Amino acid sequence: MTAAVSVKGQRAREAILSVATTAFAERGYGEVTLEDLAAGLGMTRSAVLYHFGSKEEILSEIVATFFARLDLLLDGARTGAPLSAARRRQFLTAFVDLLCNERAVSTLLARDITAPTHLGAGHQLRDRVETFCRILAGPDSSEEQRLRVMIALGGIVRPVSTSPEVVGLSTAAERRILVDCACASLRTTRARR
Amino acid sequence: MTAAVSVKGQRAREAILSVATTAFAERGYGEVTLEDLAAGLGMTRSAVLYHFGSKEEILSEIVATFFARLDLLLDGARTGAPLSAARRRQFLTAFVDLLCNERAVSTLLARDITAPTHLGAGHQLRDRVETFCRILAGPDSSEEQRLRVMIALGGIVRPVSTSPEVVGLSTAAERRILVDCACASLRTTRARR
DNA sequence: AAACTGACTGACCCAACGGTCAGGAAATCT
DNA sequence: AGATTTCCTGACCGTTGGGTCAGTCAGTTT
Repeated sequence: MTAAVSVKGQRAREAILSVATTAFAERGYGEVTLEDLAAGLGMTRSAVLYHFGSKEEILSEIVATFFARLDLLLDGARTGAPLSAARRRQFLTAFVDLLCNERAVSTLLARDITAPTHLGAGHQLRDRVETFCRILAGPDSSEEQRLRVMIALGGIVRPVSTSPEVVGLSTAAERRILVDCACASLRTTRARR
Repeated sequence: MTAAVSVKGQRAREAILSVATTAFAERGYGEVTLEDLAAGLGMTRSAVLYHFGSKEEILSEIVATFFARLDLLLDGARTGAPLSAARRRQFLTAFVDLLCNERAVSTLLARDITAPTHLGAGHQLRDRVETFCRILAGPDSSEEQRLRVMIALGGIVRPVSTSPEVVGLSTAAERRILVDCACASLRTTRARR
């Protein structure tokens, strides 16, 4: 059958996805043209469009695979009751690791969270933020608790979506700091000195 | 003389700036067309272009006035030595207030911090982040200190650039939480229980 | 009343960009 | 060998959107 061919085809698709992901993350979806992608891959615009029917389809696939992984994590942590401190740490650590591994996608999505941008990525994203709140603050979350979740989230997402030469985040120690700060933000008991 | 006229002209400019600011914040600079702005103002594209030479000029002015206010704050806090805890609190409170008052502009800039977007706003922004680091971590900042500043910044900026119906931030109590969490993130002494 | 100015319109231009399509080369199947 | 499929190219098309420009018109100046 067409095993070898489809593998080659798959390879091309993956190459496109890879280039597109970093390009979208660096300059934003709207600022990247199909021409740019093609140039970065040594092919023509038409070739790119052969593998993906449209520019949006590329973004769609990038976002979908990321969300698949994120949902795996979210579904695993979603319980009725609020998490224990230990499990919360564990959850946040896994979350930070995911974002760091998918740093480009995280960056690209971070830009869209406020705006109802292309293919409803913004909407999907806000859904996950919602379940994030439920996991970390419980379903009976107070206003303050929800705010604290947003702060914790921001303290993680922003550094991750900063360029690696500025922030790094390759070592476990650095990632641990992210988790520590997130945990601190979630603590309601005001430990002011 | 043409005092009355220029006042009217000024009024039109301000109206454009106002509409543009919220539009850019909500949907992103690239997604907003001059047509959109004109429609929201009850005038034509040409009228908008009469007051501002180009679309970029509108953004430029929005960003410039914001930066002017931000720089006022930053220059006031820039000292050689690291800030005392009290002054740090004071500085962060002023910062949070500024962002909340200029929430739309903050949102719009938050999107651009990673990308080298239009008129070098990204570049200018990274400059301020840099001085932010110097103020909060001192000029001799360690890697960890810098990371903590980024976390604190993210914990402030992200909630601010979330839509008001989700986060609010109108009360002093809420803003205080932002400051508290930022301070907690900056504390190096790990107060783990 | 004539000249001027500030505010605005409508028509036009043009470059960029996403997407289509007919075709062609190379590999694979029959 | 011939047919078919995969992968890709180059040319073309349509739309969108920023910017220009000549002209209009109300109000002001002189």
